[in-house]
Amino acid sequence: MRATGVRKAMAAETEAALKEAARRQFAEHGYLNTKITDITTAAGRATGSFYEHFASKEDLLQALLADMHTQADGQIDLAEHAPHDLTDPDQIREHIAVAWDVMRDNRPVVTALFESALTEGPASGALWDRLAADTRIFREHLDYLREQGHDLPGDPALISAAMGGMLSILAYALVPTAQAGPCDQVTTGQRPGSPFTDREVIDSVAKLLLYGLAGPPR
Amino acid sequence: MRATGVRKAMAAETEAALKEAARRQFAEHGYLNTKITDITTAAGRATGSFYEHFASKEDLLQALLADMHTQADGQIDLAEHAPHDLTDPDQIREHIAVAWDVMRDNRPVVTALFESALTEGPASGALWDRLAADTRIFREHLDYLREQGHDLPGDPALISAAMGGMLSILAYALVPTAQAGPCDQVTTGQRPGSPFTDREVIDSVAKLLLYGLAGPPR
DNA sequence: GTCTATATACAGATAGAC
DNA sequence: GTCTATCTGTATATAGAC
Repeated sequence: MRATGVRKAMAAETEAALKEAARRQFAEHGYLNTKITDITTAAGRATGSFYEHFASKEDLLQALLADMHTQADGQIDLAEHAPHDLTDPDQIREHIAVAWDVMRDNRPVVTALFESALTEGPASGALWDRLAADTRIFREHLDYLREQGHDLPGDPALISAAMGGMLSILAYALVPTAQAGPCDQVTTGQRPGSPFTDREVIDSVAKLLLYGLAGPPR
Repeated sequence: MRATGVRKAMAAETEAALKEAARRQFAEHGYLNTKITDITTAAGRATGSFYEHFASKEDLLQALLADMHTQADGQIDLAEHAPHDLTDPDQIREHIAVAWDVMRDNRPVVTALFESALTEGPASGALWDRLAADTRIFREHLDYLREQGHDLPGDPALISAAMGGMLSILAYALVPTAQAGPCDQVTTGQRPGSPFTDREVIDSVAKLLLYGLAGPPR
C-alpha cells in the first residue's frame, strides 16, 4: 500500500466516524435537532472537516440512505424469493417482519428521513412520495392480487401507502427498549422504552392487516 | 359598548387575523417552515404585534389546538351516542369518518402538530404521546371489545396507535385536491392533489381495518 | 395595541494555516 | 485532510416611539 493509500484510509476513517456519529446523534436527538457541530464533536473531529466529506446534513443523510440500501437489498431479495400472496398468513407476516427488521436495523436513518420529509411541508407531497417509494413492493403485490380478481379494500396505491405509513409511524413512535433480557433491572436514566417487543409489533400488525379487527373467519 | 370594548374588539380581531394567517401558512408551507414574520406579514400586521398575543409559535399552535378541541368535541360527542362496537361495519366506518373529517377540517393544525411532535426527536417519545392521546377513544373501544372476550390482533394500546397513526400519516401525506367538481379543468399552477376522494379514503381504511387484506368472510 | 428599528443568538458554511 | 478562527445569513425576541 502506497503512502497515498494510507491517507485515503485515514480519510475514509474520518468519513466513517462522521457517519457513525451522525447515526448516534440522529437516534438520540433527532435529525432536525442535531447540528453539524454535534456530529463533528461526537466524532472527535473539527467542524471544517465535515464539509470535506459532505456538502450538507441532507447530503450526509443521502449517503446513509445509500448505505442502508446496499445492506437492505440482501434481506429483501431473500424474502422476495417466496411467491407473492399477501393474503397468506405466513407470507404477510414475513413481509412485515422484513420491513420492520430493516427499519429497526437502520432506525437512525429511517427516523431521519421521516423528519426530513416533513421539512418541506404537507403541501409539497414529499411524504407521499416517500411512502410511495418505500412501499413499492407492497403495491406490486397488491396489484398482482387485484389482477387475480381478489377484492381489495381499496386502491393498491392507497392501501400500500396506508400499510407502510402505519409501519413507519410505529417505527418512529416506539422508542426502542432493552429487549426483555434477564437483567432489565438495570435501568438507564432515560425515558422508559415502549412496552412492546419487536415480535409483538410484527405479529399484531400482521394480524391487523390480514384480518382486521374482525379477526380471522371461524 | 365602552371605548375599551372597542379596543378589545380590535385586539381580538388582530389575534383572529394572526390565527387565520397562521393556518394558511401552516397548510401551505408547513409549520416548521413558516416564520413568525410570515404570519404577521400574511395577516397584515407588524412583527412586534405577534408577541402581544402569543409568546411563541408553539404557543400559537396550542391556541389553535384549543380552538379545534372546542369545535371537534361536538362532532365526536355526536358520534359517541352510538353504541361501541368497532367490529360493526357501520360503526367503524362512522368512527373513521368522524376522525377523518375532524382532521380535514383542521388540517393546518393537525399537520402542524405532527411536525411539532417530530421536533423533539424520536427518543423523546413525543409522537407516541400524541398518538396515545389522539386515539384514546379507539383504545377505550378496543379495551371494551377485549373485555367482551373478542380476540383482538394485539394489545389495544398498540392497535389503536397503529390505527390512528395510519390515519394521521395519510392526512399529512394526502395533499387535498379540488374535490371532483364539474369544472376541474381549471387547474391551479401547483402540484396535482391526491387522486383519492375523502370518501374513498374513509371507505378503504374502514374496510382495511375491519377485515384486513383477506376481506370479509364469505 | 401597534408600529419601526434593533439587539441577540446561533447554525451553516468558508478561509487560510499547518 | 484537518484544524482554528471567522464570516454570513437569518429567525427570534425586545425596545421604545406613537
